[in-house]
Amino acid sequence: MLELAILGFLYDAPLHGYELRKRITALTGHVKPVAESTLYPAIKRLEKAGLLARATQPGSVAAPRHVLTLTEEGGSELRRRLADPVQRDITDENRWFTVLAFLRHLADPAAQAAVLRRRLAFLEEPASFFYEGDRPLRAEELHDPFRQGILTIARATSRAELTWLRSTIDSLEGNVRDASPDRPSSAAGPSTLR
Amino acid sequence: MLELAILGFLYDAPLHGYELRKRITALTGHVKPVAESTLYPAIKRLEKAGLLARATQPGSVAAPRHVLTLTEEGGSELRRRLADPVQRDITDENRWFTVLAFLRHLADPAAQAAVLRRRLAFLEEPASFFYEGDRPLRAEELHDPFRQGILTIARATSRAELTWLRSTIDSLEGNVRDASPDRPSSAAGPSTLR
DNA sequence: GGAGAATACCTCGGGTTCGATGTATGTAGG
DNA sequence: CCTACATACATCGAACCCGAGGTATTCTCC
Repeated sequence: MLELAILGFLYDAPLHGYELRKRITALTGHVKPVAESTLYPAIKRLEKAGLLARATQPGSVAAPRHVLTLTEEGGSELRRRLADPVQRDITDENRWFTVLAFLRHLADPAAQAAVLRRRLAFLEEPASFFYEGDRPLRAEELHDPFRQGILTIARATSRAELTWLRSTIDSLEGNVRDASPDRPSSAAGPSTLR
Repeated sequence: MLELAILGFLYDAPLHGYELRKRITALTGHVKPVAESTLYPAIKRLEKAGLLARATQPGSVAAPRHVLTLTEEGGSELRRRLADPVQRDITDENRWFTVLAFLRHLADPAAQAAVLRRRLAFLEEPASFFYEGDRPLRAEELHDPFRQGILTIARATSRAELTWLRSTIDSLEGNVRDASPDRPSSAAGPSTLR
């Protein structure tokens, strides 16, 4: 997830580590802070793997900077990770948001839609947090107000995301855009399920 | 987070590892699966720390079981972690949900409310995912539909959670409880809003 | 009676992450 | 001039996590 963010930010422009850190902190820091001791080793890993290159510059403000640039392989690795994320990137909201933040870097709308479809499929399969045997429990059946809260919140999130996903997939695939709800039914149906 | 879940489930009843795993999988598994190779070492850690004890039983179905029981220290450690969670447990939704799932184990409503207040404070401070300089950007200002999605979804979640938090804190502190809507005020609905 | 699944536990190795700490340089404020 | 802070990078050890693999028992179905 961290590596994806690094590749994603560098895809736009070369940056040095410190600036990278500030951007990542803005992106996900309020939820899950990124420690320097995590970032710098990650940069080294990616460098060693040939995904990015560094050039030392005299620091404009203070200490010298290591400006990081994405290599060819770095760019294609980013696209690979975006086009074909591991399942955890789909299911874990933190990771999923990171994928979303850089998904525009995939050139092909169909490929973008395919990724959104995976998330859609995940959200559509019924899942609860609490069960009685095999039967998922609804919020009303719980006595515990805190567990009710979990379901309430999860449900609200899920609803909002499903709405957004469906309309975004629609406009990516059908190119129908707004104002012409011509296709009925399962809509989501045919076309590329991949 | 994993350790919290283990302590939380064992607080209710002694369980063996395999059953524990099934419960944790039901709780958080669809978002972030728990590997056995993570669970068993965690159990050992907790055992070594004296937080839980094991007793071997002949397996009722198959191989022998190690039934795990929370010790005295285990119980107080659980209460300590619930009453005074580290900041990451407050900000990271995955972790926060785990705290919520077991918060009822804190006997004192005021202590429960205090934990909810921390989450409330976190959600109330303005934070975005994207900035232009220091100014947080709103969904409408973004060109990228995927980043718009992030903000849209986060906003919906946040709204739902804020509503729930405020009404729950209210009923925990005001002790209005159910069935007696005597107090007017912020309402938000007595108990379960949904 | 043999295959396959479910129950039940465990280890190993590699990789990731975190908190603490260290080292410099330049800028702002008193 | 001194302190404090921001910039900029880095290392270390401990903890943590995960995939792959291993062991053994029982139940079900063919």
